[in-house]
Amino acid sequence: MPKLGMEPIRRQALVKATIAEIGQHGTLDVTVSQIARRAGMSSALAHHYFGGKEQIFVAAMRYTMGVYAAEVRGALAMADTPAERVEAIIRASFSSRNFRVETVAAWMNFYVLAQVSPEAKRLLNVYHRRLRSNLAHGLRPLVKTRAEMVASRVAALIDGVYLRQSLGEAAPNGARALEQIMGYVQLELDQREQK
Amino acid sequence: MPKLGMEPIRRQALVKATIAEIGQHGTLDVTVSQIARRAGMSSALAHHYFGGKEQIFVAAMRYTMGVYAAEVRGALAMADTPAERVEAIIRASFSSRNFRVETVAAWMNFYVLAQVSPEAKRLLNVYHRRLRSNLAHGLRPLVKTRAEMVASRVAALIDGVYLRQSLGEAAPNGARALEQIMGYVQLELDQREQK
DNA sequence: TTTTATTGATTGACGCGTCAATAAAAACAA
DNA sequence: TTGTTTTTATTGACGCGTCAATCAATAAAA
Repeated sequence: MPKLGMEPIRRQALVKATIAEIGQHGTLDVTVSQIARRAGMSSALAHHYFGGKEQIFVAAMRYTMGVYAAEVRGALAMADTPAERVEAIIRASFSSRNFRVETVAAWMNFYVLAQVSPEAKRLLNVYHRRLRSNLAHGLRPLVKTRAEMVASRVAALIDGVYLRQSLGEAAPNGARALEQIMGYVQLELDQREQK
Repeated sequence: MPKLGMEPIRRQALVKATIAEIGQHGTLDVTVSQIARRAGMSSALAHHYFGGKEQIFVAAMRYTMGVYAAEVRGALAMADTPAERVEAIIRASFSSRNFRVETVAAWMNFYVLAQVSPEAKRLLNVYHRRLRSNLAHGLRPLVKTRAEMVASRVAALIDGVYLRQSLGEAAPNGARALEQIMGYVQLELDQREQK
């Protein structure tokens, strides 16, 4: 009983199932069958729509990054001051939408995927460039020439906090993580005022 | 022609080959055969000495962390002031011995391994605790109550820089990485002086 | 009848772990 | 000293399971 226009629904189901499965296993060691089963279809259909496993992974990555990017844009839209803008960007990384166990696990594994898939590496580099550029743009009026360097540090801090979270002793605490990083940013701002 | 006392030699050869192989592939997706071949023996022998693949990985992890720990102790031994002590710890993470492509790749994959192997997770937690404790100890005389928090940030920064390096656009530059992180520490110290 | 949706079955490859077999050193026995 | 047994080192072959990818077949829309 083929209902038409299934493709986009199936694709999204597969992508979401992929993230859930990676999150559950903590690894890219998940089979196409597992993903397909979770998405409610046969593995053959998954191959039909995506071609191969790696492409499913890349699609999941693209999706995850898309969600994040949308959230950044949204938060950025209602930020007026540069300081608010910087906070908005960081906040997006630790929103309850993004900073959850599955997403954290997925994110870490995307770094592994990038070691193998050129497209994944490209995507990750795009993310990094955008993140740094966004941060630096917001920071420039605040810390002038140090903007690039501060942006770099903030980006590294975010990744570090994510990585730490992947060890998952405790449940993700976005508020605390946000504080941790904003504390550093504040330090940079105070420094400027005292000059 | 069985020469006796081969066990330790074989074990070390396998461990080193494992790190090299992970470094080359960028992934834990390496076969026991590949590792054994690189170490100059049959895969059966690798199984004989280690029991299984996971145990080989864990041994490689233990080795890597051991090298790092030794380097920290060494640098710590000839540090007199607290500030020197803090720098010594951070410096060890970016020494030419540790901050190389293979080691960075291995390190990142240990986080993935920790998602699957309880022993790997335990080891990684030991590393984290020790790192934070060492840093906090050196920082306490310098920043008093903020020591724990600063130590946390430094630890996250180190991980973040490693992760970034795993994308490996450029060759690892330990000096620059060290600067990047010491810059933050210096900021914390300046802050205190101005109070 | 062509296109889209869907799957069960199959293939082909690959990899972990085991085992039996070979051989040399060491320990022991007479 | 010489013969015997035990321990250590080592590997080729292989079984068993797994998994990605393909294919042929079914069926409903267009």
